[in-house]
Order: sequence, then structure tokens, then C-alpha cells
Amino acid sequence: MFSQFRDKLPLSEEKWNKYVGYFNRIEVPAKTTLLEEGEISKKLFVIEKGCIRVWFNHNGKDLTSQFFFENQSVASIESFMKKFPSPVFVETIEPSVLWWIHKNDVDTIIEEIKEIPELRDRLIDMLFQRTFDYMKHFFSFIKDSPAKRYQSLIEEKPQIVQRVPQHYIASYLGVSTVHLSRIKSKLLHEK
Amino acid sequence: MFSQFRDKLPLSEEKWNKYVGYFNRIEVPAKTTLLEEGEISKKLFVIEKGCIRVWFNHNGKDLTSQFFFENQSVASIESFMKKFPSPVFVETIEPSVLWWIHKNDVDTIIEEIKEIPELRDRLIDMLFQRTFDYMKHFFSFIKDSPAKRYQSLIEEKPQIVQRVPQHYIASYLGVSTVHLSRIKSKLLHEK
DNA sequence: TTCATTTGATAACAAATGTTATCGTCTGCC
DNA sequence: GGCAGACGATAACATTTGTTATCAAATGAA
Repeated sequence: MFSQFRDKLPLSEEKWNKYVGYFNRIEVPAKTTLLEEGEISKKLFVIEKGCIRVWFNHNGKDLTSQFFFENQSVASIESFMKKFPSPVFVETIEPSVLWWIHKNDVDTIIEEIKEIPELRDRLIDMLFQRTFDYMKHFFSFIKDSPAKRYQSLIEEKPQIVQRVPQHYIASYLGVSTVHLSRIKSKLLHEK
Repeated sequence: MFSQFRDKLPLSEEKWNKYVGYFNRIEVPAKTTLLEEGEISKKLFVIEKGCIRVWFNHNGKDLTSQFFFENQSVASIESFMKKFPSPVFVETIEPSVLWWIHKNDVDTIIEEIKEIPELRDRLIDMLFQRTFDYMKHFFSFIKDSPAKRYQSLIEEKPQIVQRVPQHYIASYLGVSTVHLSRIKSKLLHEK
């Protein structure tokens, strides 16, 4: 799982083995809840195989805010970093193979990493990138119609359209399941 | 402008004076463009007095994505950090008193600050906070109606409602000016 | 002051989107 | 193989939101 990064990170053999040793492999079926709303997130997951969604309940409606696939790391970021009760659920969509690491061990790694300028800067870059991604998604809500957002999704994140049940995608795009179905149908018949 | 921070930052007198010396004070009228779309952002602004909006043109429509007030710093963040052509305009709304600093000097400060763990961590915290803010704004688009978003704005960012012309607020909330006017009217007549 | 411009409210109509209900298909499971 | 539940399409209707146009009030500049 992690060997692909081995030669890209300036870490001693000793540190590398220590860090990799923190991770635990698990296999879980589809629809497994990895974190409950209200719980304080203690685990960060990395996906070897499968996919995961982050969702929350709003007045009885199941609203999905994010999707994750192979090689991405997943947590309720605010809960994990700041020890707040999680506002969201984290749940597998497909049967998945995951590696998880405890928050204490992440903290250890981050503290040590900050002393290595190259990795520290990479961490900061990652945080910037995450902000840019959210900005982009937010922009699409003030400038595009739902139909346009769906088309962008097909182009920019085809995995979502291909692997995720449609009713989860609907709330992610901010529309009802019925309307998303209409959008798809219209796209088909126009071409 | 900056003396309020003097005793809160672990900096030598020498460094402090050097950093403060990087800043330039300007006074500008309302509707002054501080950064054009397509331009590469070289200046970071701090607002002493006044307010600023960030906006972009989409198919001839003027869409506002952010507002800034006293003591906030403003730039086209992606352009400033990564030297990309800015996707947005930056423009004053009110006559304003601003302090600006050149990107080169910001880079100098950031590089030096990273060696001070307390400030380095504060920088990282700031980046997290910015991401959380965007997440929250994004959530409101998938869970709330425009009317609810407007009410939240009144509660959480009253400055915007009080100081910003309404047609800028409309696009920020993702609705037409006519519809925002309807929302206000409905709120009034219900109470 | 006076006039042009900006800003905001409102009406009338068009278009987009939500809601509820029904139906068919598919899938996993026994 | 058969069944229950999940998933998605579609129709009919209700509601929300956008568009265009008009008018009034506020604002700013000469």
C-alpha cells in the first residue's frame, strides 16, 4: 500500500518503518459506518480498494458532501483535527479494503515532520490545495446550473458518476433525485 | 494599524520593524479595482478602513464570491500563492484605507516565520480555518434554501447585510437580485 | 440645487426544480 | 429460483426561482 511513496519521502529507514507500522489493515462490506455523527474522530483512513462517502442528516434527508476513492485519505477533518463532535457520518459505498491510523500516531508524525522543511512545506501545500478545491466547488454553485454541475462532474470526476449510486450524487450536486434523473434524460435525448 | 499585534507575536524588535516596514498605506475611493482578472497578484492588502469584494465575470454576469472588512487581509489567494493569472477581480466597495505588501516580502516573512514553531503552527491553523469556512459555506448550498442562507447571513455576518449593496449579496447567495428582494419582503411581512 | 446614475421594489410571466406517487429493473440473499 | 429491498425512470402537479420591464427612492457629482 505505502511502498510506492518510499523513495519519494526524505525519511530514514527507521522513521519510515515506524510510521508504516502505525497503520492497520481492515476489510469491510458496503454500507459500513466508519464514523458516527456526534462521535469524536480518532481514526484516519486510507483507501486501498473501494469507496467512501461523507454525509449528514438534515431534517431527515441524507445529504452527501464528499466522495473518496483509492489512495485517498478520509476523516471528518474538523473532528479529527480539533476533537469536535463530528457533524458528519463516514460510510463505505462499496466493499472496501482500508488502512487506518490512530490520531495520536498522526499527531506524532506531524510533529516530527514539521522539523523537515521539505515535508512541512508539502503539508502546507496540501492544506492550500484542499482550500482551492473547496473554493472551486463553491464557485460552481454560484455560477452554474445543476445540469452544468453534472456535466462538469462527468468530465472532472468520472469515478463518481461511474461508481456511486445516483441518489447520493443528487444531494452532492444540490438537487433532488428526480431532478438529477431529468438532467440525465435530457442530456441523452439532446445528443 | 499593526501595533495591536506587537506584543502577541514572538518576534525580535528588529524583525518586527523590518516586517512592518514592508507595508505601504494607501487611500482609495469606492469601486477602485485593486486586481484585474487575468493579472498575476503581486500585492496582499490589509484593510484599515472600508470594505472589499472579490468577484468574477461569468457570461456577462457580475458574481461576487467574497467580502472583506476591517483588519482582514485580501488577495486572490490562488493567484498570489501560486502565481496563476487571477480568475477574479478585487475591488473596493466603500472608500477605503489599505495597507499593502509585495509578494516578495510576504515570501520572505513566511520563510522566516516557518522556523518559529509557534508562528508556523499558527499559519497552519489559519489554513485549516480557511478550509473549514469554505466547507461551511458549501454545506449551506446543499442543505439550505436561499431564504435560509440569507437569514444565516444576517445572524453570522451582519456586516455584509448592513454595508454591502444588495445586488452584490444576491450573487454571493446564489440567487437573482429580484429573488433576494422577494426574500427580504417575505421576511418582513411574516413578522 | 439639479440631473444622471445607482440601487432596490414589484408585477407578470416563463422556466427550473421539488414533491409525491407509481412502476420496472436489478441485486443480493435464503 | 424466488423474494425483499434498493435503485432509477417517469408523470402530474406544486412551488420556487429567473427574466424582463417599470417605477420610485437614494446617492453622488457638477
